[in-house]
Amino acid sequence: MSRIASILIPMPLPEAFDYAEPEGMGLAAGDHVAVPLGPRLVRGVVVELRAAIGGNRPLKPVAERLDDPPMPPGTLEFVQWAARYAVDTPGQPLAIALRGARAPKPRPVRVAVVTGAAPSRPTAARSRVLAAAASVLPPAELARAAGVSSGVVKGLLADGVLRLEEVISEAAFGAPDPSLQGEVLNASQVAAANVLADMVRSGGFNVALLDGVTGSGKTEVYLEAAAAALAADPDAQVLILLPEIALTQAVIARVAVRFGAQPGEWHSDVAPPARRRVFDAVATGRCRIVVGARSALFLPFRKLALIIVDEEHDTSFKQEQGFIYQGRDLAVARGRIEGAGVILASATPSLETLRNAEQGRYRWLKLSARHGTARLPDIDLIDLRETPPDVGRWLSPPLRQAMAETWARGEQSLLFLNRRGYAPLVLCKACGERMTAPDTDSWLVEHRYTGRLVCHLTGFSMPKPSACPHCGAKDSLVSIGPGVERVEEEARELFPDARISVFSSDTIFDAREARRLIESMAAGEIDILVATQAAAKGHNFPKLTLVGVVDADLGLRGGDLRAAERTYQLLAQATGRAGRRDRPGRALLQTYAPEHSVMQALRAQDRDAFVAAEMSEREMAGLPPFGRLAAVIASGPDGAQLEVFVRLMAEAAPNTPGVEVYGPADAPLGLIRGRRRKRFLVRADRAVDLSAYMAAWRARVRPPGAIRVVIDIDPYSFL
DNA sequence: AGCACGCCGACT
DNA sequence: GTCGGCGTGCTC
Repeated sequence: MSRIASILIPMPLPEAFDYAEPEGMGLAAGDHVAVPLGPRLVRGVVVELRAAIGGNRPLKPVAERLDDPPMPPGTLEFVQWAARYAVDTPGQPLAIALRGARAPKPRPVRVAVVTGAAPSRPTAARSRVLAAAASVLPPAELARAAGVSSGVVKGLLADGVLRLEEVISEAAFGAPDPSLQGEVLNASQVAAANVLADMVRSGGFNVALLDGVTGSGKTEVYLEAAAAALAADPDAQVLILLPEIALTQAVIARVAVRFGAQPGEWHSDVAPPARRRVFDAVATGRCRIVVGARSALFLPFRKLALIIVDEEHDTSFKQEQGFIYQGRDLAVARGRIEGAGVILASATPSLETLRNAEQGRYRWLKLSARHGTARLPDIDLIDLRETPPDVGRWLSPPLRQAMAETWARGEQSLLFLNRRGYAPLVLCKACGERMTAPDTDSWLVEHRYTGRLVCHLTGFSMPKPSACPHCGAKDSLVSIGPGVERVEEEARELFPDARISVFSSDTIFDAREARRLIESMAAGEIDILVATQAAAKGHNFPKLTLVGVVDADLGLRGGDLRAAERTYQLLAQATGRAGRRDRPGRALLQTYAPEHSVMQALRAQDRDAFVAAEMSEREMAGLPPFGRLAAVIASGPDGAQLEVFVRLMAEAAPNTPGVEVYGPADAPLGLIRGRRRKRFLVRADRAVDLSAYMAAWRARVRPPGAIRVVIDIDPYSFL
């Protein structure tokens, strides 16, 4: 009986396509195959096989079965679940899941191996080479290791003492040893670690919130849970998700020490051959620990036992482009599918997670004390209405004085400003024109290091013009507002002898450079660090005793759903950098709204009060975590055509109890790259299947070719 | 995502 | 008169 193979293809196709299974191919769900699609062959994955019954239209046959390790059932189910959840085609998440399979295999390298033959003419140099050849190396490296010229190695090769062999370097994903001694834990850590270890050992899907102030040692605790998972089952795999690539190195190092084995590293900066190695090793089960960014969730784990989401509140877990998803939420979904434990760790958990913990859906483990002798910093508010900085300056007298005292004591200051560049806005004082990118509504940001005006949204940049492009006035362009570069400039004027550095994504391009700067800061080689949020998390600077937040109100403006929450989290993380060892730390927040609940909660270090206030506001409005949100963004080059379409779309919105549709409205950024943008916002009660609602709505309309409709479940950006 | 089909400007 | 621009539509 011939069979039909249903094949999922990593492209934005609406569904799996059916192909005929050639006689004797013996396909199974999860197999990687090549299938004809239109004029070419494409990769796909078998999702289902069923008996062919007569009367079907003729199907093209599967061309070939590829020898990649099959996609495990849990991974396949997760891919399909994620597509349904995000109201997108399954090909979209599948493309992410196949990123490793499509990467080229590492090239084989030639290495010199000892044949066992005796050298015809033994010399001192030759015996040094033979000693060094115990570790198998390429010829050039072998010569370097032995401290001889390459001629000596060449001679031994010619002599038949050494032989060249091609090997594919296997990554050293050795078996992790969970019995190695972990770090010494305090009582609070031990208690949490024991509960988590029990949870993991008992198996099955469970979620726990590991809730501890900055510096309370969450990493050590979750590594013990990982140890329990690895020890309980020799095939068990553990995934550690981090919000940012810059944080992976530190965690990888700690995993390597704790388990005596290198974990797999997975994020967009990993080179394709290395990525392929991790992918294959995860699929075969050889790699048992992965440290990575959100896309690591789509790796083909065979036996995933534990997922750890570190800094779970971090909004970087939300992917905003392409396949739109919230990594933390998908981590919980994958845990459910795999029957795995999930640990969400944070000092400032998201309201969604706190609500789940309060309701008893998640276990709630609190780490109270700061590790060692460190104490939380004292936090003071600087009321900028009372003690403003000088005109055109951004550091107020109290902050400047605190910086001077800190420097005099030989300690470090961190000035925190979540704004890249020199000035966020450039305008013409003659005509009032604001500089923007072509066909885009967002302001151009001035960067003095490069002398350019940059659009942070589209990537457009241009040299800063000497005359206003609008009215032609000469030397009329003025820089409005501060960015990190401008604060650095001010700090240099105030402290010309201090060692000052800037940490932002414009000054630090890769993980290596970031690590260098972090190490240099940790070693006390920097007096004043001016940083965006890139430096606000996860690092430990023993000599840092003063954190100055230049504009604590920044996140509160613009007023989206999570503005207050995000500001609280960011500032709590930033101020948590101060005084992590034996020195008391101090944090100063410059604000025009010291009476705001966020500022008051920060000053009093009263997270519970802030959370309670924010929760009750959200509950009254039916907003997350008490309700669900989805956004629709429709965009197109022709404003009138877009207007017609969104009106049609509004009429097509299904009428469902517990769902409210707001819009269409002009998006705050109404024009990007020449495309006009309109938004809908959908609010639904928690019990509503919002993904199903959005899918039904989308199915009722057919956008004309030039118009694109993007659905964003649980939106974080409201632009 | 590719890739082809299909209607409007500068070239041998 | 064509070569080719990328808008639009299809792929089991």
